Amino acid sequence: MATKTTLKAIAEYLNLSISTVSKALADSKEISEPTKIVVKNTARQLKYRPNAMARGLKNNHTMTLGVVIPNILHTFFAKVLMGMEEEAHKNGYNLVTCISNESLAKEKQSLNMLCDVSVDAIIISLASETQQTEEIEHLKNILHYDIPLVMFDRVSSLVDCDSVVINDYKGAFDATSYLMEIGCKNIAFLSCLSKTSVGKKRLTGYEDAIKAKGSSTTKIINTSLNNLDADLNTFISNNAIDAILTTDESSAIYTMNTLRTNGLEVPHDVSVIGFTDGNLARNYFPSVTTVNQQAEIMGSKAIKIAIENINRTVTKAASQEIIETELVIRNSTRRINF
Amino acid sequence: MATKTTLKAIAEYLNLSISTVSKALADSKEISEPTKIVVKNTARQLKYRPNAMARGLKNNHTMTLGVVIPNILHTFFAKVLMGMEEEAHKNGYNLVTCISNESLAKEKQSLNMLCDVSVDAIIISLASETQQTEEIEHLKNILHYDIPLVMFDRVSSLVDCDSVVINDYKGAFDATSYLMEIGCKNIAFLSCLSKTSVGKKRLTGYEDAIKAKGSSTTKIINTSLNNLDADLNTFISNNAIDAILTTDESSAIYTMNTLRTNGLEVPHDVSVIGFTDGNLARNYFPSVTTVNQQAEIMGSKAIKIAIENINRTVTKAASQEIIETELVIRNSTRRINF
DNA sequence: CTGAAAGCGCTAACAG
DNA sequence: CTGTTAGCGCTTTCAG
Repeated sequence: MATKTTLKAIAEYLNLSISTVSKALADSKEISEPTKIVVKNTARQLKYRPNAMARGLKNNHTMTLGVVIPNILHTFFAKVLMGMEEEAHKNGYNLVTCISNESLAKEKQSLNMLCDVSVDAIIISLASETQQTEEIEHLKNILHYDIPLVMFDRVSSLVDCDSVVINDYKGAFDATSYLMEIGCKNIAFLSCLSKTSVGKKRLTGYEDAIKAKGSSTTKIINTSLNNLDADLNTFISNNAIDAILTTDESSAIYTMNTLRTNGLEVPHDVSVIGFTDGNLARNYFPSVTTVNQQAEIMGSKAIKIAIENINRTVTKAASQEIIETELVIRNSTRRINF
Repeated sequence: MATKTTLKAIAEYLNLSISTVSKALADSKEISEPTKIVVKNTARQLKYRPNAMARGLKNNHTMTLGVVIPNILHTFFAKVLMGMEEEAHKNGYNLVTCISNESLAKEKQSLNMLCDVSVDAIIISLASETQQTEEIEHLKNILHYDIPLVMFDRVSSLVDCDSVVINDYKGAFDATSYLMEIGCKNIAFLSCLSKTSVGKKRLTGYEDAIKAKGSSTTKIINTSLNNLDADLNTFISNNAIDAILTTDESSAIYTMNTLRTNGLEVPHDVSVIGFTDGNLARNYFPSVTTVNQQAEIMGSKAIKIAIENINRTVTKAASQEIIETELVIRNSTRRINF
């Protein structure tokens, strides 16, 4: 078995001091060109790679970023993660990723461990439990230790840090407006995210769009993926609708399924719109009209902001970046002829 | 802003030596019960959390595991990751996750960085490019440095390390046998994974099942997600089939879509089976019969094996763990009456 | 231009 | 039972 080569090893090999080697590798102007060259060459030969831990211990930065996401099975978060990974690596940072699984306890635990490993910044999207309980001590804590924090998508106004979100309000507003525009008169709003910041904003967007036209009263179904089928069934038997706006990809699919089992054809009898523009939406039958959440962009923005904060010397007020959504129209909606 | 409390801080606070504090916190028997108590208490008060980097530098283990997966958008890998996360945390380990994006270069780079941060072990599923080119120097390299390596799902027999896979052969064999059993006579095999170890094993399983019954010749469609529609279209126009076995979830969905646009109804005209048991399969219409890959189990097994290897003092020969699959029957297959 | 030395936070001999 | 010391691999004054 080979042992990892250290600065010391290459110093001994070259009969130089370890600090000379260190400086040579860092391209310090204190070192002569010739020795730089020979040092760099043997470093390459010996496959030297600096020990990130030692360096981190010394420099107080580890070049790793901590991210915690609520759920990896959601296409949205998976895509965000891809955007983050790319942006981080582009800047020489590594990511250590935790999944909170929508649990407050798990979120706290993740934050703790990220502090333990001395990440340079933390990027987080809140667990739904956290957003429900509004318990945010653990978040303030990490701010307190002066670790840059940026929240994305599921954010809390109670925590004073940078954040990046999509324009959930406008996304829902536009989607609802579109449904009205194509002739829908009875538009319901179905949410599995009612306890979540984004769920609330989308609801308001929906409500305001309805009110703006003054054409109809709102119909709101708050449920969860597990109860969706039952809740929607009873809703349908009591309400005549011609469109449903749902708050995420899975909900849209589930909704379309229970509509179908109720003999309601999409989009002939009712139009459906979802959020998140993933494979599921794109390849379902019929393909589903969605408001695109720009996941990768959001991921890379969040990382950029985190890195800016790391490198910032003067403090600045927290700000929020808002990304506009885009309605991608597919076959789960249709224009109704009058 | 608060500063993180160190051993030194609590030592000074208590007028003790820093090593006494260290030992007290570690419950060393060298330390008296009373001082242990007082040390632990003030540690809690001061919110002491050991610096993982310093500890790692000293102890040569970081309690972090590196994992690299080819693609996070695949339900399968996302689920594996969940299983890994849980098992790792249960054992006090953290995960740093890289996405190779099916690229050999990215895979190499990820491995390098994982070495840099001194992960205690690496768990990897190979990029398809790696499996195609069979370039494995980078993997041997990490073995060479005596870092435990375990491969899962997409493995290479050229690398001498532990691995965990599902029984791809039997999964495909059983799925094919099932199709024959319900009366299908012309079963095609459609693969977007032809260059991949698992794709090859599934193909063999399919072929052997067909041969075992001696009933029909094999029909193989090697394609990619991007060309699937076109390739399947031309295939259909030249071949009469009543069933298709596909190698992953997305392929199954795409296949069902192009069948539908060709006027072929699933499962009435042709039965379809996929791999991976995710939301897409479960909630598509019709819901799709799949061979379940036991993703979470695979993830937790891989982590367990990695940890065992970390703690092993005597070397042992590499071994392979094989997890059996399970055919979950849904509505994309139907029994044909004679 | 090169080297010696200190120190990041922690652990572990080794003394006392 | 408690403290002193050395050292993990690296960076960075400060001397030579």
